[in-house]
Amino acid sequence: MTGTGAKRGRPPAFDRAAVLDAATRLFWERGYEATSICDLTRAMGIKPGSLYAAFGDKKALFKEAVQAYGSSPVGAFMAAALDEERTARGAMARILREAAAAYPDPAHPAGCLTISAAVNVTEADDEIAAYLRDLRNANLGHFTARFTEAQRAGELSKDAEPAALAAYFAAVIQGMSQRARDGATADELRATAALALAAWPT
Amino acid sequence: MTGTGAKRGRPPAFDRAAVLDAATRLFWERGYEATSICDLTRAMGIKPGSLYAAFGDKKALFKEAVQAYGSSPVGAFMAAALDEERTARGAMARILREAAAAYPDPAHPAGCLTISAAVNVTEADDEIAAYLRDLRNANLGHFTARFTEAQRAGELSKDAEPAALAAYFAAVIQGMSQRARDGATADELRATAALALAAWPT
DNA sequence: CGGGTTCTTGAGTGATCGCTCTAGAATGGG
DNA sequence: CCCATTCTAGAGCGATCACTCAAGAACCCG
Repeated sequence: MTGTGAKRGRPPAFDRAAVLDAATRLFWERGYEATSICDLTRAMGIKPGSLYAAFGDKKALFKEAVQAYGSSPVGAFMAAALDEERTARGAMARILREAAAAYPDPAHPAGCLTISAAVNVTEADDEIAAYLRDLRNANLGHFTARFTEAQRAGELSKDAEPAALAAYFAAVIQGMSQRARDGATADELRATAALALAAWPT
Repeated sequence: MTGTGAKRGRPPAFDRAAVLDAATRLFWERGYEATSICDLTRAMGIKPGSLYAAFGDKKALFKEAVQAYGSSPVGAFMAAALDEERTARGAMARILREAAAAYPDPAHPAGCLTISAAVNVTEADDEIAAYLRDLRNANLGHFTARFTEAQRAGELSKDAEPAALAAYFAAVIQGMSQRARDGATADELRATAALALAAWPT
């Protein structure tokens, strides 16, 4: 429309990525509904008007926060492991190991935002709960796909069940996130990860 | 004070246990903060005045609901298994099997109330979140105690780690609850339970 | 039946929710 | 400089939150 991105008018007084990061932390800590616009504006250092002009509404801000989380190390380690590791077992071992280290890390809120930020919502925000549920189920799908591929490639025996294995590891990881939020240490989670991997078919 | 329990005045028009059950269902479905007093009075079939007279306030009602849940089959099966099964492994196998059946049962809200009803709360209700977290950690303690006893009795080898094993199974169970709320079937959860038990020390 | 007691009803409390709007401040283009 | 444009600041919108209270209805005892 305006051709070159010529800037006109008063420039924003805040760094969009920085305030989005602050919002992400808050949603990560408390969850979607338990975090109010007032909480957000206080933590982001901006006023409601600026927030709505920059991000739309609370739901849109949350979805952007989830995207930002997904691009951060803590949010991206599963996809990275699935992509980079040579074997499915290696990928799973790495995911469990990294989850055990990341979930209780005091440098950020405990556990996984995708797992815990929209467990309790009112009917009005069912859409938000569904948004995260779909992400979790998509992740489960990625596990299943990787395991199916491993079976085809001969890494996994013919009588193993990729979907069952994927669901099992998804449950373990979600449980580890919850345990981290309940105060589990990295040591405890490392032990859980090690035991979980024992279920891998001979 | 009044000696015999002679009834005086207008009798209550509702069954206390029945309306508490309705409240429990609602909290189980949506969680603590996402369930409003208005939602509760509608489902319980009573007015705010009656609710407050009978249960105190929202927090007290919730705690009574948690107690009621803990006395129901779905809330009590873990304690029953730990108490009734001869071996620690047998108890854990039964717990996993029964969780797989109970958590996705459409006869009631999915998953475990204790695990999922206070994940997202505002600062004002941190007490409620702590209340459920303590219940979960106490449950982990029961697992640890049972496994330690099993090790003493020779069922579990000397080099097994009761606390690590307990934390692992606690994580799996919490993950199964979450998976049930995400739509996992009883079949999926049964498979998860079977795989989880494979981690039991030789 | 009358008096004492307890419960129900429904309106209403202040606080907070997500969100909006207006007035003014800060910029670039002409 | 002056104006169009875009941002900030802060008051304020209706709705809903948990919760309360006054008035009347329903019971037991005498």
